[in-house]
Amino acid sequence: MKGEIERYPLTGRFLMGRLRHALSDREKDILEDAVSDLREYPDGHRILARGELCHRSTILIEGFINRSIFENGRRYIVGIQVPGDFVDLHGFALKRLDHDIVTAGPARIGLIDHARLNELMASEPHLSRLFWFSTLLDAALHRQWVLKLEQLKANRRVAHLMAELWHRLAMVGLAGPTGFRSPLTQIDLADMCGTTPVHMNRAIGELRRLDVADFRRGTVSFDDRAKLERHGDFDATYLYGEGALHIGNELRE
Amino acid sequence: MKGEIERYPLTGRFLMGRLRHALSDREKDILEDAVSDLREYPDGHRILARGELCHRSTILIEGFINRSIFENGRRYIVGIQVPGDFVDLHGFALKRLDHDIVTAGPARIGLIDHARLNELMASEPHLSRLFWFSTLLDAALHRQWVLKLEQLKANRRVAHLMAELWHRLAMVGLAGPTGFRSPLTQIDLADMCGTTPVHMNRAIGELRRLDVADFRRGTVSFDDRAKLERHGDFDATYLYGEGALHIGNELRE
DNA sequence: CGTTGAATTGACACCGTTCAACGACAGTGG
DNA sequence: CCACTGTCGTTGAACGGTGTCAATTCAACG
Repeated sequence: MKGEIERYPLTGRFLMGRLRHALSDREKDILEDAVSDLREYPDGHRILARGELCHRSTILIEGFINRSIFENGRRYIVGIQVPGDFVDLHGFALKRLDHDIVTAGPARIGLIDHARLNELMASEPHLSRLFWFSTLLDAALHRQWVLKLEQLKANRRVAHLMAELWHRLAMVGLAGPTGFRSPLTQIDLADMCGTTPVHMNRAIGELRRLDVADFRRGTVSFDDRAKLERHGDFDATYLYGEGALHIGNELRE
Repeated sequence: MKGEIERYPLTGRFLMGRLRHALSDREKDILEDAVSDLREYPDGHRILARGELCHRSTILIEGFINRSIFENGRRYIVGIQVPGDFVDLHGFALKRLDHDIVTAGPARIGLIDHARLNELMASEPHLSRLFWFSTLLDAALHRQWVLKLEQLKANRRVAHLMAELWHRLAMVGLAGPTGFRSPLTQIDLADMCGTTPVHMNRAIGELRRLDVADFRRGTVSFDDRAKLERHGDFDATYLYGEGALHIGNELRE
């Protein structure tokens, strides 16, 4: 799996832990070569604005990106992406997005022109099918967020979010056995969970007291992952993973 | 637009008000003919269960269907579909869904085998592209639900939901100028908005007192649509409609 | 006319928001 | 070097939204 990133430094994490094994080497090469441009951005950079015409799509190589919406002077985060995610593939078919695409912490991205995607749609039906699959994965994540917002109180929502992020990062080899690093602040978590930063702080404090999870200066950590998942009513099936998670050594330093 | 339903009684509402105009007559015929089976179900019938292998997809012809999840002895609704929606197209690429597909009120559906869809993927790239588009529409709706769950209190959430449903029904010619009919109960609304039935009742009562909207025995009605939309912070752009809404005479009887 | 599920109402406890204040820390410029 | 500044994290207290439990009314239907 290490070789995958060396061989495909830009797109090696695309669908990793999911259906990447269904890609042939030829298809992986095609995808890697489709990246026409590389960018690095600092925290908080808006890559694409809500409503803006969209003529290329972003693949996230390193860092985090969130889907956010400003309304009534407040920010709401409706999704978050991790390395390997084809972030705004939705924009390829929809032309315009209903939300902003913004970096959370420093990020490195690759860009693929829609003109090139159109060629691939015609010449690479199997690859196209997997593009579709990856957007359906996003939809499944959205649904789970809807469910957890309807179902859980704040402290369990964060627990679920932490569990989800751990699994998604583990699938692409970026989680440690007892946690992961991320540039997310409590404010970010609050905006994802639909609470205020003040209350998020208390919710996190509760998780600490209950020994469910800890969150300090950009590191989420826990002793007992099963306990975290139980607390957040987390069930990984909606991530459509392969089961074999790739746990790196993010927290082993 | 009336002719569309007469000519394509099963699939005539697919993408109506959205990108249906992008379909050629030939493509419309192909889609209509792809429906291999017709079914009618009473209220509460589970068409497809969470986790179940899925080898055909459902297009909703008449009635309502919701995407629901049972967990911890409670039901949560993570999405609702109206006539013309290709309900579980997600299952075509994902194989299994993470939620149940259940009728809300009596419904009439058409079934399309995945084998047939596979043929269409190969022979009809343009049509396939619109299938993809329609699933991205679902994703956009999910995101908006996430946003409103994060952003609004119960009474405004219902207002938003009512506004959304009105627009979606209007696009397929099933809304009246001052409201629409639906078999949804207050319990259903509660399960969609993440509140309890008791509180949903008070929320609806508040909308009544404020003259924002009324809800009685299966009919949602309002005097001033703009007021309803303002109350629910509703902005129709995420529905990716064409602007020209087809208002029927549902409430004119 | 009795049954059933939906709609409604009241009382009370709990979750979450708001406003306000303070501590910790990093980056900046004098 | 230290003072200044801004952002994040933390805490307290008052207030308002929501959940829970319980009881009652209402409409639809056999």
